[in-house]
Amino acid sequence: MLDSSTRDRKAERRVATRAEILTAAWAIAREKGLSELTLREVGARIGMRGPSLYSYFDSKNAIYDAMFGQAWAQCLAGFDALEPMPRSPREGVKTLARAFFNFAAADLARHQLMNQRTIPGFVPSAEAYAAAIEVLERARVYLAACGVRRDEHFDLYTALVGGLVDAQQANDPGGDRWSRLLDQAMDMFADHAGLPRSRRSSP
Amino acid sequence: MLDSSTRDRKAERRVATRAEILTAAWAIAREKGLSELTLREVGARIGMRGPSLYSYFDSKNAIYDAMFGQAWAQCLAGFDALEPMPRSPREGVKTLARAFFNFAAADLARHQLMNQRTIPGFVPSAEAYAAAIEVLERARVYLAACGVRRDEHFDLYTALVGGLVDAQQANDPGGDRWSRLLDQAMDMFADHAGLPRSRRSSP
DNA sequence: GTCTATACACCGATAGAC
DNA sequence: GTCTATCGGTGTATAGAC
Repeated sequence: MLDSSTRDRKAERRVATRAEILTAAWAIAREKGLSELTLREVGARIGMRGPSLYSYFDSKNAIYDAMFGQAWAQCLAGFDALEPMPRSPREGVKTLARAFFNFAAADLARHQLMNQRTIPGFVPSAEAYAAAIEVLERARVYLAACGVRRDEHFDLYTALVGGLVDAQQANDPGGDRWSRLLDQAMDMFADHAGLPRSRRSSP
Repeated sequence: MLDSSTRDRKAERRVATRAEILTAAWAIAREKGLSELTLREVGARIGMRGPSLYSYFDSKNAIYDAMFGQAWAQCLAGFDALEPMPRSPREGVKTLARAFFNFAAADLARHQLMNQRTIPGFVPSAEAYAAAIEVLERARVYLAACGVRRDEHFDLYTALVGGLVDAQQANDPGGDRWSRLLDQAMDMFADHAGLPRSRRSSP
């Protein structure tokens, strides 16, 4: 039918424009910083005026919200790239930590949006937050398969990995002062959680 | 001499007004959030117009900078309250970590200004940063006295404590989900750093 | 439906009167 | 030293052109 065909093309164009807006927003965030994003500049990059963006997003925070959801969806996709069964429990906690660390380091603006509360009025919506919760649940399951089953140990793990990421980003951006401590930190954690020691580890 | 006496009174009044401005700024930061601070509101609280503040500070970021220096000076003062010699190395790392954690938790706006890069254009000046560096050096000396002497272990310590603070603040503000893990985390670290085990610890 | 033009209220910052 | 006036910037909102 013609009607539905026309409506489809319109809907397709709408989602395409929304994606175009988000792509431009990510580019600005990466170039100038997450908080330097302005509606006028986003519009300028896609050939629009700033207020025109209100046809596609309810507010500037709604754009942040969509970016937040995209970021956690990308993080979730990273899980599918992980080998489902690590060689050993200790390798598993290291693999997961390295994956998180590299994902965060690959895009600092993205990490800032995902893991820090740096945008003044922005609070992620329940829909966008669902992706974040799913990532955490996947991580919990993965670590449980590695033998990390206590909730306290899981919380300690997330704080430890997050602390290393934040320290690296805040105190040595672009360097590796804390990045190179990641394996050592994971061995420390694995020992604490009672995971079996690998053969080549020193006592 | 009259001249010098007059100049002293002026200087005293000037530093008093600067202190008044900073007190009002801290109050706003704690009430509404660090980034909600505006020159107009700071001025209103001390009976001035916004632009008048430029007689005392070069810019809004200069106010943030003075606050940054005050915060780290307060942190440095906290060191003097610490007992100079802990009962044991393991107690030492726990005492220092708890002191840092409580100091951060006592004023979230202050912690945000000190340890996160959340104000868009703000970069601390060298003078203000000196207090932060001195705190870190004091912590390094304190931990060295506890037997933590490797730079890698010190970096791991700061990342671990910072990660617990940030996780607590971001994911469970006002609660204790990560706060109550602090002792356990310090035992984990002490084991890793090779500090002697206390008698009551489990194997 | 899409987009522009315009306007509002607020911000930091500056200039100049008093 | 403090004020008022003003500038260019922002997010946001709405009216109206196409």
